[in-house]
Amino acid sequence: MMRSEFVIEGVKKFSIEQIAESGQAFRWEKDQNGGYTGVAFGKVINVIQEKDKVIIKGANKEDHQKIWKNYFDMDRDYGQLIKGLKGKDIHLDSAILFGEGIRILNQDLWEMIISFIISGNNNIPRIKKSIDIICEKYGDFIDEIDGKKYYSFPSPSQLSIATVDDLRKCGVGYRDAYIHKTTKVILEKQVDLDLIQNMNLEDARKELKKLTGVGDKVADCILLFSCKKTTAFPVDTWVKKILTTYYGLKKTSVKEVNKFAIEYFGEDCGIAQQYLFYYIRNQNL
DNA sequence: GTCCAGGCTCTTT
DNA sequence: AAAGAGCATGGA
Repeated sequence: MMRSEFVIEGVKKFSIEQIAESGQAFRWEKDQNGGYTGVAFGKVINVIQEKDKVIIKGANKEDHQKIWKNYFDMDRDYGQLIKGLKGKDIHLDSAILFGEGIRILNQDLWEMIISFIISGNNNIPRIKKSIDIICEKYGDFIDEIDGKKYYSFPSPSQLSIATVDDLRKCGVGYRDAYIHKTTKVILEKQVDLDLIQNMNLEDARKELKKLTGVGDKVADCILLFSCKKTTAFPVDTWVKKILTTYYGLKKTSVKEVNKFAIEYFGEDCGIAQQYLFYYIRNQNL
């Protein structure tokens, strides 16, 4: 099969493996060649890496300029960022050393909303499976590669066809009603996604929490992984464990934690959170 | 069988 | 404002 490819040379602080396995994106899969295949913004790409050379199969220069450059957060200097985070404590230093190829992706806002509604009180393999089913049932067929069919994440309009029972059959459990309501509210623009991108963190979080199934943690994930809000500091069960055992936090209320995070880790605390999350999740597994 | 997973909503203090 | 119960589902 003839597929175009785009090569980026001299890429620092970039590991497609760490990015794909870091729990911020749910549509990346390892292939036989050590590369990763992912779906985003209606396209399928395969990424393989030879040290600081990143090869994106299924993309051309125009795609890269329009989609993937921003998706992979290529305009942020992670070397500089890491310099600013290093030397604070042994835990973060270890986490950065372990996951220095992580990047915070800039994903589709709508897709992140539904994906992280599904993530609540759930585990990553099952989140992935549910999203796969949803895409296959309600998204567009994109391509077939090595015998596997790939589908886009459905638009609000496409997903609005699904009833609550239909959604239950996608394996999302009791979150079926959350997804159903949220889809309707977004489709009717009772919550306008175009406005959220430009809001400050507080306002954006408040707006997102109007959606059923979106609380503080889910809102922070959405804003960090799709809106460049690096001051968002999502606190899940893992991060809570880190904060109480390593950073001596007794109270883990959203307000307390966010205040601590910004004061201690700085304006890019959300990215620090991601290094810590990736690190602790790979310790005992 | 119990416990847990990138928590939230709803109810009760 | 804060704390607790209940929630689908599958894997350990």
